[in-house]
Amino acid sequence: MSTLAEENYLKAIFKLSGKQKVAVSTNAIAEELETKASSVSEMIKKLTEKKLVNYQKYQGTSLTKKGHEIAVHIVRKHRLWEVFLLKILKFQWDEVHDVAEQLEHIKSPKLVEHLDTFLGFPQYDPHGDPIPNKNGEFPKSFSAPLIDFTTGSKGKVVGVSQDNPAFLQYLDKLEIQLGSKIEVTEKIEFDQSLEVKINGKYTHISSEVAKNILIKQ
Amino acid sequence: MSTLAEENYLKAIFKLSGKQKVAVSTNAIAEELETKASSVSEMIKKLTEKKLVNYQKYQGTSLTKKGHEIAVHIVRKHRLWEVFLLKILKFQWDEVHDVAEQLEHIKSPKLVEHLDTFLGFPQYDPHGDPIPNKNGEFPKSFSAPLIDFTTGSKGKVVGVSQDNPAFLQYLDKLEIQLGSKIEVTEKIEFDQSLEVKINGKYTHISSEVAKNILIKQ
DNA sequence: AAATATTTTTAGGCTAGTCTAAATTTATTT
DNA sequence: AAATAAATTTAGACTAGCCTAAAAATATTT
Repeated sequence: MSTLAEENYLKAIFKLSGKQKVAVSTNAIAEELETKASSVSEMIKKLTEKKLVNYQKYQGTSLTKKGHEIAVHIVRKHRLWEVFLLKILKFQWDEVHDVAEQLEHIKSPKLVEHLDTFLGFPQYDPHGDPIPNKNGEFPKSFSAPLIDFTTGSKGKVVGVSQDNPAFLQYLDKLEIQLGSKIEVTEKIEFDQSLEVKINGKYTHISSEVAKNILIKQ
Repeated sequence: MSTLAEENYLKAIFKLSGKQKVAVSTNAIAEELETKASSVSEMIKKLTEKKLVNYQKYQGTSLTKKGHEIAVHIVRKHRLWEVFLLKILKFQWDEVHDVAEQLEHIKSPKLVEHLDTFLGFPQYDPHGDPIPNKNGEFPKSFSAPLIDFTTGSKGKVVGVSQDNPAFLQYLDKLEIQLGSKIEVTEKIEFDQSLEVKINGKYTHISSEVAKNILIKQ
């Protein structure tokens, strides 16, 4: 059985190691978890003993198969709870994350599966992030960041790739919601920003923001 | 902010001190929490410093107003989650408790209130235990004929709606008295009779008799 | 009321997880 | 290639909670 702290470490390593599963530096983990590098060093040692990570002193950390499974399972729980909070309990976007962060650590296989069933086996969470199924497999994703779309393309907002409250609140202000219809009307080259039409209204969006809005055509 | 361990202590003291709020012995708490008396002594000291309990060495422990509020709030969360698990997620009776035990510690005022709203402000949980509202007030209990209670409900015998001697003698034989704790374990549809547990003993009761026994939850 | 039993508390140790400060290793400059 | 900087690990200390064993207080017998 893994503890709460262990789970958070595994999740952090999972997030930081990306799709290519690169080894993650101690400092990077420390920053992600807002803790000190020395604490990370110690915890990594424990995780190594438990065969949840591969680790060579000074050479960074990566997840073992077992560690990866646990991490994916936590991601699954986190995202299912987000769907629940938003769709069923009518939470606001920016209120969801902290609560899901707690709920993801509840230990009950039955709970996750019943929740999944109740929600109708969603494939994406409200941010557009893919939800792994109970075997840990992610759905094939067809969405891409807004910044990758060319002038004239139209699509629908299916999620975001960041979930800090400030960002989400900003989107709210721009009246960008899940499902909003969006059309790229102009791309400004010199700063990569763009003009878009959202729900009939014209708005200017910086490249930084455009990178984090996921669109499905 | 109270920790998980603290919350469990407060809940145990709440449960053990009953309606009359009697002081609870260290050993009783230890037994309830399946821990050792020495651990209890130490924790009680911490709770005293936090003004969550009243405590005099060797004289037992009781909740302060603040401690009581926290305990009731945890009970509220526990019972609301039980309703959710049973009614919405279709859990079995025996699978519910352990999960609710975890969920009750999730910290988010919004979550509790939204859950309560979603569930339609239930006044009793599936065991028939009353659910305090957000101000910590328990519903005023009402009495109803035993026959109206559903499987799993628990209550106390508070009266009868017939007083012919034959009936009362029969109740005596069944060892049903005023104040007897009663739990409906099964309802037999075809003749409206029911199986109940009274003072730990299982008994069969006909619908005619069940109509005339008054129960308060 | 003295002796015995029970309950409760204290003392001292343990683990999980965190921290600061110092030591070590690796990376980058000069 | 030395010197310096940055990253990482180790050492030692701290808190929350738990434990066992012994001491102290209270309750119950005789």
